[in-house]
Amino acid sequence: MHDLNPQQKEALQHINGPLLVLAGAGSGKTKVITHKFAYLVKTHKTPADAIFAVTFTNKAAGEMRERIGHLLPNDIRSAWIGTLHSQCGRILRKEIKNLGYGPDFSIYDEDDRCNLIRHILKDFKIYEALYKGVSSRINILKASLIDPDTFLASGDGFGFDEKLAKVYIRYQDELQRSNALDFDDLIMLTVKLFREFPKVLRKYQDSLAHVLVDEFQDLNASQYHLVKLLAKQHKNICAVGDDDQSIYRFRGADVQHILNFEKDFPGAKVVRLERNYRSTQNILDVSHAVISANPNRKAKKLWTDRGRGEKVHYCWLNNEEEEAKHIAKVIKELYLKGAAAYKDVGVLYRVNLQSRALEDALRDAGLPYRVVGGISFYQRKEIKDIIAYARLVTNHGDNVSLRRVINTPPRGIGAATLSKIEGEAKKKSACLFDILKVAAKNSGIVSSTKDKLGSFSSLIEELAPRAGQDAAELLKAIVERTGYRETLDDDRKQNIAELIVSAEGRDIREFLDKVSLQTSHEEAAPGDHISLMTLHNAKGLEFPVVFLTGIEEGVLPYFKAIGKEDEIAEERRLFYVGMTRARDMLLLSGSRKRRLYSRIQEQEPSRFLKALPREYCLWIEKVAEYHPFKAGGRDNKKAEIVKVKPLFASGCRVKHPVWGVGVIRDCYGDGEDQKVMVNFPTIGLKRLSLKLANLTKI
DNA sequence: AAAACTCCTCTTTTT
DNA sequence: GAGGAGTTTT
Repeated sequence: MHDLNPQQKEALQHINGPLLVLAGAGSGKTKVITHKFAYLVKTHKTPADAIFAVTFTNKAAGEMRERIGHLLPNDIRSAWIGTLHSQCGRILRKEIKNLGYGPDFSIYDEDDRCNLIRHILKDFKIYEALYKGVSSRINILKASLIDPDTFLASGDGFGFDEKLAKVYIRYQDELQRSNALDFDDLIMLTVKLFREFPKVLRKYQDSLAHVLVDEFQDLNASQYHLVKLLAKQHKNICAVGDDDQSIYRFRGADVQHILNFEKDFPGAKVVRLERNYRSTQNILDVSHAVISANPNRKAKKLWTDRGRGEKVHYCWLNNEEEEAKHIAKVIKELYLKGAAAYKDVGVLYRVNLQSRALEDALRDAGLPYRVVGGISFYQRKEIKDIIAYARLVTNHGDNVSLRRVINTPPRGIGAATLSKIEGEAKKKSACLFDILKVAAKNSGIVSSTKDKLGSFSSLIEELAPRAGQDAAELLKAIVERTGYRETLDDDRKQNIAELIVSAEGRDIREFLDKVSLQTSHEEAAPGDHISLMTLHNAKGLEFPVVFLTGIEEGVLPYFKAIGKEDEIAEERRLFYVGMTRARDMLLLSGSRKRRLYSRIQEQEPSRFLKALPREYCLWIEKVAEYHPFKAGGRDNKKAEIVKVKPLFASGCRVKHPVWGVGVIRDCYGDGEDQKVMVNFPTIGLKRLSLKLANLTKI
C-alpha cells in the first residue's frame, strides 16, 4: 500500500458502502482497482471468488487478472475478473435453461447479427439496405432493456414503429430458435433472468460481496442496471471512471450514470484521483483548458510533479498532404536526434480515412508504421467460416452459421434448395439442420441435390463427436473434411493455422466463447514502429509523443456533430482523450484544405483550439498570410511556400576533409540548421551539421 | 460459379 | 473516389 498516494489509499480503504472514484487520465486507476482487489482478499479475508470485477475490454480484463495474480498468492483462476459480457456469459451458461435456451448457445457478433437481420428483411420484403439502421435501433432497444414484448406494449414509447417491431420480434425469435445470443442479449437476458428468478439473483447477490467496475462512464443502461442489481444487497460497489473520457455515447454509453451515482447510491463516498503520472504540466493545462469548457462535468484538475516540459505544438498547414509530410518530417527529426524511438510515437485521427495521407507520407519518408484497428483477425472471412462450422457442429440449431457454411466451399446447394428448406423449417418450426437431414431422404427434391444435402449433414454429424476433444483437433478436422483447405491462398492458410494453434489444448466450447467475445485482436505488435489509429482506439493507451491531426471544424468536431450540443461535448471529450495520451510531447495539426469523400473542402481550425492557453503552446502557421482566427482572413492570397531543393539528400555521396567519402543516410532540419547523418566506411555513422562540417557533394 | 455491371454509401465501434 | 454488395450476364 505504501506506493499509493493519499487519494488512492482512500479509495482502497473505503470498502463498506458505495464508492465513486473519479479517476482522471493517467491517474493510476488500474492500480487502484487491482490493489483494492488484493487488499480485500489479503487484509479483509474476502474470498477472491466473492469479488465481481468488470472492465470493458478483453485486454483490460487480461491485464487486471495478471496484475492481481502478481499481488496475491491465491489461485484466482475461478475469480470473477473479466469483461461484463464474459461474466454474463459465464452466468448464463449455468442458468439460461430457466429462460428456455440451451446451455450450448452460440454467441453472435455484430457481423452475424447483421446477416440475420438482412435475412429477415429480405423475407419481409423490406428494403434490405436498411439493415444497418435496424440493427442499431435494435441495439439501442436492447441496451435500454426493451425486449420485443415490452416494445410492443410500449404504445408510442421508444419511437415505436410497427415495421421495426415486426423485425425485432422475428429477430429475437430467430435467435432463440438458433439457440444463439447476441452481445446485447448477454446483458439483457442476464437482467431478465435476475428479474424473473429472484432466487437465482439472490444466489449471486449473496456470494458477491463486492462489485468493482472499471470504465464506469462507458456503461449503457442495461449494464448499469445489471451492476446495480448485483450490488443491491451488500451495497459494496466501487465505480471507477472518468466522465471526461466518455466517448461511446453512440454505443449507448451514458455519462449520466457517473453524474447521478451519488443520487442512485445515497451516502456514496467520492474520491478524486487528480494526480497524473503520465503527462507534463503543459499538456495537462492545455487539455484542461479544453475539457473544462464542457457543461455538466465533475470538476477535476489534473496536476503532476513532472514540470512544465515541452510546449504543446500547433501547426496549421495548407492541405492534408502537407500536414502528413510535416508530421513525417518531425518524427524523423525526433528519431535522428535520439529524442524518440518510432514506437514512442502515436499519430491519432478522428476518422479512418485520414490515415491514408499519413500512411503515404510515412511510407515516402521511409518510416516504419502500423495502423492499429481496422479489420480484426476474428472478422476475417476464413476465420469466421471455420468458426461457423465449429458452432454448427456444437450447436445444430445455429441457423445463421448453417446458412453461412452450407455452400462454402461451393457444394452445389444453392439458393433455391435453401429456401425450400427454410420454408419447411418454418412450417414445422424446426431448425434448418434437422429439416436438411430429413430432406436428404425424402420429399420432392432432385436426387442429386439430396445426395449433396446428405453428405453435408453427415459431415457435420461425423464431426460432432470430436467436439469433446481438443478444440484444435476439431478445427483441423473441419478444415480437412469440408474441403475448405483447397479454397485457400497462402495468407488465409496462414491465418487458419494461427487459429488452430490458438485453439490447442482448449475445450471447444470455451474456445468458441473466447473467440466470439474477442472482437479486436490487435495486440500492441512488438517492433519499433509508429502507431496510427483513431482517437477511439487510443483510449487507454499512452505514447511519449502524440500527434493529433485534423484539428479542424468538420473533422474534430466531426461535421455530423455540429449544431448538437451534447455531441459537441462528446467530440470535445474525444479531443481531450487524445491529448491526455501524450507523456512528453503533444503536437496538434490541421490543414486549410482537406479532401473529404471526393470533395475538397475549405477548413477552419477547430473551435476547441480557441481555449488553448497560448503561453503553453508553440504556434506555427505554415500557411502564409493566412490568420485563421482573424475574421475574413480566409481569402488572402496564399503566398506559395517556395521549396528549396536541398543540396544534400539521403543517398548522396559526400566528401569530408578528415573522414573522406561517405554516403548520406538521412537529413533533417532546414536552412542553417540542416544536419545530416553520414555513413563513412572507415568509421561508421556520424551526425554532422552542414554549417560546420564542410562537406562537399561528389 | 466467375465476371461484369450497377448502385450505394461514406464517423467513431470496448463486447 | 473507392470499396462493398447485389444483380445480371456469360
